[in-house]
Amino acid sequence: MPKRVDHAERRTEIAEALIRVAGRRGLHAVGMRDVAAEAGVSLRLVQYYFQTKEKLLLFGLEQLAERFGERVSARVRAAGDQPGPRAMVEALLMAALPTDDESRTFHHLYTSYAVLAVHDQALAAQPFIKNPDAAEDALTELLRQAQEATLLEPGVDARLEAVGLLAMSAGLGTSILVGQRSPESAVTVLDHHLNRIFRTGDEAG
Amino acid sequence: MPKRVDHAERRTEIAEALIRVAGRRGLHAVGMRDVAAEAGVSLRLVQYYFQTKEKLLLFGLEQLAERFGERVSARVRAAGDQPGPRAMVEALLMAALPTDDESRTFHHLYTSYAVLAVHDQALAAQPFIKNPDAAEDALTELLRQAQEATLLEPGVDARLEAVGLLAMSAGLGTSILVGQRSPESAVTVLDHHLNRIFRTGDEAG
DNA sequence: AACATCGTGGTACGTTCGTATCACAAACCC
DNA sequence: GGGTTTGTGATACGAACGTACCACGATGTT
Repeated sequence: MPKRVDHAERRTEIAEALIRVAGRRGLHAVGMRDVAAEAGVSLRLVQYYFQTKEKLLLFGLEQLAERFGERVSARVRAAGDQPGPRAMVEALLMAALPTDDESRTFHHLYTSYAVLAVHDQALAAQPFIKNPDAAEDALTELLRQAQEATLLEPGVDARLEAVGLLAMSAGLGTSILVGQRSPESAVTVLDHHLNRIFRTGDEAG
Repeated sequence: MPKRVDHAERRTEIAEALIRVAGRRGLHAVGMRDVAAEAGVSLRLVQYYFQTKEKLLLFGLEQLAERFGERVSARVRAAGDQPGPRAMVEALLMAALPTDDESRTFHHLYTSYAVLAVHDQALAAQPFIKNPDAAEDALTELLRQAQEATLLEPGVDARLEAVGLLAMSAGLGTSILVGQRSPESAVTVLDHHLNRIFRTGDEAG
C-alpha cells in the first residue's frame, strides 16, 4: 500500500483533524487516539508524522492561526470595495468575533492555547502571539488613513485606538463564547464605539 | 486524632491550595494529588471533603470569583474618597488587569475555566458567568452618575460604554497574561479611552 | 534481481489519573 | 461504656494516555 506520500499534506490533514476534534470536545480533552480516529488513520501514523503530542499541538496552532489570518484578511479585502475605510475597520473587527462555527472554534482554541502558553515556553514563543501584532499594525494603518481623510473625530490616537478596539473585540469574543453575550449585542457595542471615533457618516443623524 | 472539624473551613483551605497550585502550573496540569500535597493533607482527605474532582474545581472557581470580587470592590470603595467618579471607574477597570501575582492568577484561572465552560454545562451554569454582569451593572451605574453630573462627553451610551470598557479591559488582560503587552501600556490604552469619554478634567489640557 | 528505505499496522509498556476499598482511631451519644 | 458516627491513612483498581517496539509489504535505487 505505501506509495510515496506528501508529508506536508498529510500533516495538514492530521492537524485539521486535531482542530476539528478539539473544537468539538475542547483542546484539553483531545488525545492522539482521538486525532487519529478523526483523521481516519491509525495512531501509529499520527506518531509517524508528528513524533510527539507537543509537536502536533504546535503545528495545529500554526495551522489554526494561518487559516484564521486568511479568513480575516479575505473579509477585509472584500470590504475594500465599499466606500469608506470604516467598512474595512468593521470587517477586521467583526471577522474576529465568534459568530459562526469556524470563528467560534478559532476563538475557543486560540484562548486554550493562550492559557497553555502561560506556563509553556514553547507555546509562548509561537508566532500566534505575533499575529495580534500584525492585526494591530493593520488596524492602526487603517485608522491613520481615515484620519488623513479627516474621517475621524479629533483627538483620536490611531495606535491606542487600534489596540483598544482589538482588545475590546477579543473581550467581547470571549463573552460570546461562554454564552454571556449574543453576537448581535457585541456588534452593537463595537458599532457604538466606532460611531464615537468616526465622524458621523451614517444616515441616522 | 480526628477532632470534630469545620468542613467549610477545610474545604476553603483545600480550594485555596487548588488555586495556588493551578496558578503555578496551570489548571490543566493539576491533579487531586497535587492539591493534596499543596494543602498538606492526604489524597484521601481531598476525596473526603470533595467527593469528585469536578466538585473541587467548581468550588475552587466559586472561591476564586468571590475572592476577586472582594478585591475589586475594595479598590473601588477605596477610590470613592477621591474627587470624581472617574477615579472609581478607573479603579474598577484597573483592578481587573493582571498587574500583580494575585490578579494574574485570577485572570489565568478565570480564562481556564471559561475555556472549560465552553464544553462543560456544569461550569457554564456557574455564577462566574454572572459576575461580569454585576460588574457591568456597577460600571453602567457609575457612568450614569457621571453623565448626570455632566462629566461625560455628549453622545455616550452608558451601558454600551460599560460593556465595551469591560471587554477592553478583559482583552488587554489576556494580552498582558501572555506577555504580548505590558501592564503600563494597557493602562495607557484604557486611560486614552476614558479621556475620550470623560470631559477633560485633567490638568493636561 | 537484490537491497535499502518508507509508510503503515498492531500492540505492548510504563505512568498517571480519578476513584473506590479496607482499616482504624478518636469523638460523640445515650 | 457500648455503639455509632466522623475523620484519616494507606493502598488498590481500572482506565486512559503518550510513547516505544516489532513486523511487513510496497516502493525506489542500483
